[in-house]
Formats: sequence, C-alpha cells, structure tokens
Amino acid sequence: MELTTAEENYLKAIYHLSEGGKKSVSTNDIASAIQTKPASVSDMLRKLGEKEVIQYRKYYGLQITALGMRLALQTIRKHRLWEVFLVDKLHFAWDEVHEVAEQLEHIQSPLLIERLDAYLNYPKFDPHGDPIPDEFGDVRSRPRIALQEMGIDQSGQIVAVKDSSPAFLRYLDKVGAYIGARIKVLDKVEFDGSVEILVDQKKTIFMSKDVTNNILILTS
Amino acid sequence: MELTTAEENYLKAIYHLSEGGKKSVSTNDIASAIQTKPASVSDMLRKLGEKEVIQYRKYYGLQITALGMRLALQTIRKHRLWEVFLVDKLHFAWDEVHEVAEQLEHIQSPLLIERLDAYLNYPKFDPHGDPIPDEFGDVRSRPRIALQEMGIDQSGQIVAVKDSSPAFLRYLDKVGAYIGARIKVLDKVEFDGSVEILVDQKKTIFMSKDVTNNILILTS
DNA sequence: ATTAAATTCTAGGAATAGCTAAAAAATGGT
DNA sequence: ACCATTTTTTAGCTATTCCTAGAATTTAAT
Ligand SMILES: [Mn+2]
Ligand SMILES: [Mn+2]
Ligand SMILES: [Mn+2]
Ligand SMILES: [Mn+2]
Repeated sequence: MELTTAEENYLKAIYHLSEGGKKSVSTNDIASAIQTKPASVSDMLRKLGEKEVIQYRKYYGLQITALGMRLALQTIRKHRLWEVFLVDKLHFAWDEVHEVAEQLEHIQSPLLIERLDAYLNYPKFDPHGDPIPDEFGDVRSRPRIALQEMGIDQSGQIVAVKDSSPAFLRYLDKVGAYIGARIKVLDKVEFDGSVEILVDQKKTIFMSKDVTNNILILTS
Repeated sequence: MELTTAEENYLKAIYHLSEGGKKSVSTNDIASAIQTKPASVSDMLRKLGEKEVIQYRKYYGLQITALGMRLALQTIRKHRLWEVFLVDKLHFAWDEVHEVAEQLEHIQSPLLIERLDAYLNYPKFDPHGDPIPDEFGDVRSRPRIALQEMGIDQSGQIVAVKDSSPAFLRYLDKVGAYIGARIKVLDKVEFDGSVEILVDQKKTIFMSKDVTNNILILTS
C-alpha cells in the first residue's frame, strides 16, 4: 500500500498532533498545521480512513492506527535524516533545512535511505534535537523538560527546540544557545515569567517565557 | 514561471530527442520515450506551447524554445549532479542511480543544487560520462565517436555510454569496460559487425555491434 | 431546553495528468 | 488523384487535490 505525497504530509501532521498527548485531533488543527482549508481536510480524512491509516468517524475524532503510525514514522525518519545531511554535509544553517527536507522526505527508495543513514553514521538526532526513528519506527527519546519548567540553580543541557521557525533559530544562534550548550538557571522573574540563565559558564542572558517554553532541556 | 514534475519530464524528453540532430520530434517518439500514450502527449504539448517552452503547431512538429532549452538543461544538470552524489558518496552502482535521480531532479531549491555542486567538487561528467551543464546551461562536451565507428589499430578511451539500462551497464562491469578504460581495436569481424578489442592493455574481448554502438570513445 | 456559535462535512467546481475510443489530418503507394 | 495506412488530435471519462459556499452536526450559553 502506497501513499501519495499529500497523504504522507497529512499523516505526518496527524502523527505530530496526536503526539502531544492530545486525546483527539480536530479538523481545524490539521487544517492550520498544513496550511489548508477544513473542507480539504475532511476529504482527506475520508481517504485516509479508507486506506486504514486512521480510524475515522465523522464529526467525532480520529485515531491513528498502528499501520498509520508506522508509515508516519517512516516519513519522519526520512525527513530528519535529510536534515542531518543538509546541515552536516552541505553546511546548511539549521533554520534553512526544513523546507527542503519537506520535499526530500517523499523520495521513494528504501536503498537510498539505508545508504544515507550509513553515510551519516547512523545519527540518532536531527539538527533540532528531535530523535530519528530507526528503520522499524522505534524512537528512543530522552526525557526532557522545557527550560521554563526548571527551578532556580538547576543545570542541564539544551537538547532540542520545539519551534523550528527560522526566526526562532536565528535568535538562538545570536545568543549562542545551540543544541548541546550547557545552561544553568540563575533566576526566574515573577513579573513576566522571564528567566535569567548562564550559558556555557560564560554568558548570562535573559530569555522571555515565549523563548524558554520552546527550548528543551536534559537536566543533570 | 514554474514547471510541474510532469512538465519537466516531458521537456527533458523533448530536449533529448531534439539533441540527436533530429529535424522534428514526433508525438509517438515522445510517448514511447516517457512510457505514455500519444493522446496524453498531445495534451501536454498544448500546455507546453502555452507556457512557451516549445513552439507547437498541431499536426506539424514542435521546436524547443530558448526558454525551454534553459529549463531542460537545468533539470538535466540536477539529474546528473544527483547521479554523481549517489555513486561517489552513497556508493550506488552506476546502473542503480537513474530511477532515484529521476525523482531527485524535481526537488526545488537553488541553494541545494549550488551546495551539492560544491560538495561534489564541481564535477564535469556524470557516472555514465554525460556532461553536466553549468548553472547557466552551458555544456562543454568532448568530441566522441561510437566504438563501432573506429578503425582497426585505433586507440582511445571510453568516455560515455549511450544506453544506461542496468542490463547494459552490468554487462560492461562484467567485462571490465568502465568509463576511463583505454581500449584498442584489434580487429573488426565483417560477418556480424562484431569488434575485437584490447581493454587496458591486458584483456582481449569480442563485443557485438549492439554493444559497440552504445560505447562512446575519445580517440587518441 | 432552546438557541446561538463553532465546527465539520457535503456539494459542486477547478486544475493537473492520465486513459480509451473515435475523428481529423498527413503520408505513401498505386 | 485516390485510397489506405499511419499519425496525431479531440472528446469524454477517471482520479487526485485543492477550493468556496452552504448544509449538517456538535458544543456552548442562556
Ligand atoms: Mn524539519
Ligand atoms: Mn513533505
Ligand atoms: Mn540518468
Ligand atoms: Mn524525473
């Protein structure tokens, strides 16, 4: 059973929306996630239901099936491997890779992905810190919390970002908050929720809660 | 002006068919080249005419325009750069790359191609010996003749193949007739047109004219 | 419980790209 | 010049994917 490019994009969006522990994914949520109209989503949900990658009862929610999960993870694996390729080999900046990976993830060739994985030395995380599923769809994810949830004096390492928009990533570049950077929370401002942090033991900066909510930390 | 994947495939086929000095390209030729029906070709020719990448007068022939040429060469450049990547970096065999490159050539990202070209060290030829157009569509091709056209005792170097089918390429692998190999014509059999050649000064083999017509030589 | 608002689905239509069957035009042989 | 054959185009249909407008259904508010 094969999915079209559009079907793969929908399924991936559904997987990501289900991920966050959401009980049910709404038609509107999907529409805004993939920048389309709710009417188009309804159409596609019917088709994905027929292909049995989701369980769909109209007006009520939908649930991704085991098959759907497997296929979504395959596409996500391809997307993230290509992102690693673009950054590690072609020296793309981490905020330039998403659009291109969005196209490359639909190339059909099991051999290509196998070889690419080997060429990149079987990376476990993409440039944004997200885990790369293995060929069976297994994801070994690290326990991590938003920087905003950390307490004063707690330390850790930046391991991922929630938001991958160029604007956000360029801001992080600017302040030196790369993936892998070690940080320590010095203070939390009650008034606006902003956080004062020490980056790599040398630089002190303030980050708004809009920023700290989108930075994920592996505490130590 | 942007072309769809299907339009790019048609235009590429038209370019290749025009290339061989053919005065006019027929609807049937295009249909068999891209494995489709003549009716579908007529439809597409009308569309390509409207987009002004070809000049089309129904029932009469078609002529590729300067714009069409430029776009076709851009796609060919991408196709061949990806083939180099697959062989040089991912260790694909030269008979395994075409299908995948047929997909990769449609990825839209000028930055990607620019970076890929640099990463591969600005290659001038693809794994089958075909020249890679530069970013302006300029092709610097070497003068070359079919092995079949060579005279007895003439020497040269295999620089390209006309046929890129896996069956043909695997045969060449088997007999050691790689691109770059130096060959010398020892004898030509009048009866069936087969040719006796010396490969790399060590191995003597007979090749049928079906084979020698598809091997291109730079004479020395 | 009834109504208002929000959500979701259906109907109908456009664009792309393919097909078969049949009509139209060009070509070739006599 | 005529007729038969080949080539090419058109007509009409299917499938995919998107859209707008409006109907159906659920949800939230009084
Ligand atoms: Mn991405
Ligand atoms: Mn995509
Ligand atoms: Mn090729
Ligand atoms: Mn192609």
